[in-house]
Amino acid sequence: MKRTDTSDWPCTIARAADVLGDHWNLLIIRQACLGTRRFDDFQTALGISRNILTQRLNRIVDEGMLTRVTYDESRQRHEYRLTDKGREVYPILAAMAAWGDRWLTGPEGTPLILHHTTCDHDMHAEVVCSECQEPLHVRDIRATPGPGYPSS
Amino acid sequence: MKRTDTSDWPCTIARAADVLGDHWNLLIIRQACLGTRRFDDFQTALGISRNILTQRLNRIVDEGMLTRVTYDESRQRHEYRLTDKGREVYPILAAMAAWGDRWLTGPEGTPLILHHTTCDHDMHAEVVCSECQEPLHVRDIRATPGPGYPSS
DNA sequence: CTTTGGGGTTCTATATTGCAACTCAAAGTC
DNA sequence: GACTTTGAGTTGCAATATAGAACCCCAAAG
Repeated sequence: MKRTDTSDWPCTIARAADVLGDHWNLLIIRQACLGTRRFDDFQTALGISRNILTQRLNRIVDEGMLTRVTYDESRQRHEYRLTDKGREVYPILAAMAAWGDRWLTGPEGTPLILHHTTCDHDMHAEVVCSECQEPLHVRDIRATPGPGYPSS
Repeated sequence: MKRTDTSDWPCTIARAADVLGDHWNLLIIRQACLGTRRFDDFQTALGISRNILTQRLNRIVDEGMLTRVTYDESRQRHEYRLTDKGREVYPILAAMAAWGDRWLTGPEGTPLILHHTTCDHDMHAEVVCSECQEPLHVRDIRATPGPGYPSS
């Protein structure tokens, strides 16, 4: 059966999950963030099969997170570049990486160290409140319906 | 074919994606963060079919993000409660919600307003550098192999 | 003694995955 | 000029996952 479509639920997590709640989409965007731009490079870096990669890239382009830029007119060759929408997925990935480092690594430690060039420190991502800059915890959050909540 | 297993890739995003890169897992954890604890409540809140819910709950329990707590000995009834590992997924969800609010809502605005009780403000999540507290952007990050990177 | 609630399992028809092999066209190589 | 590469996909097909019902077990309530 077709996967349930949650893209129109009154919850932005559900909406985001519709597109980011996929294994490959997430990894393709991660790869794009690392600078990969071409079909074959994605394919070899991720070991994804070519038809699935085609599907996923099309989906991600449709969603506006990547754009297809032709770099060789005569041969119909194109690159996939991150859009702003795609680039802003990075913080989510960084938060996932931080969580993964904390909960999914063995005693050997992080496989990847992230370095923040602007402050010149090794770092990890932290999710904070936009107002008070304090780290976020579930129990301090209260959710209430907003303007976009369906009235029905 | 079986979904490619990325849980042992030298990349914590890939590892996290293995478990969080699923539609339902994400939504089940979101629901648990909102206080849902019982099978039927998950089922009606998410409209997920029962067998899929069973599978997913078992997986999430196996991963240690939820625990099964018996609340009625005689009838074998249990609740699903977040563990610390599960609770700490929330920041990722919050980051997704913030991204979703920015890129996936129409003119009608957010469906859900989040209120931070500790500072008493409506807020959204922000992902920052653990060292300098500045918002994160892809282009300021450089990744290098760490101690847990496979030597082979 | 039938109903209801909770928590699953089983069955079945579609859908989605993944692999491998194939295409097609331009470019490089001998 | 013929032969191989490279890039970017398609196509075919088998294995697996998904959704939705229907079914099961058991205890307490009516």
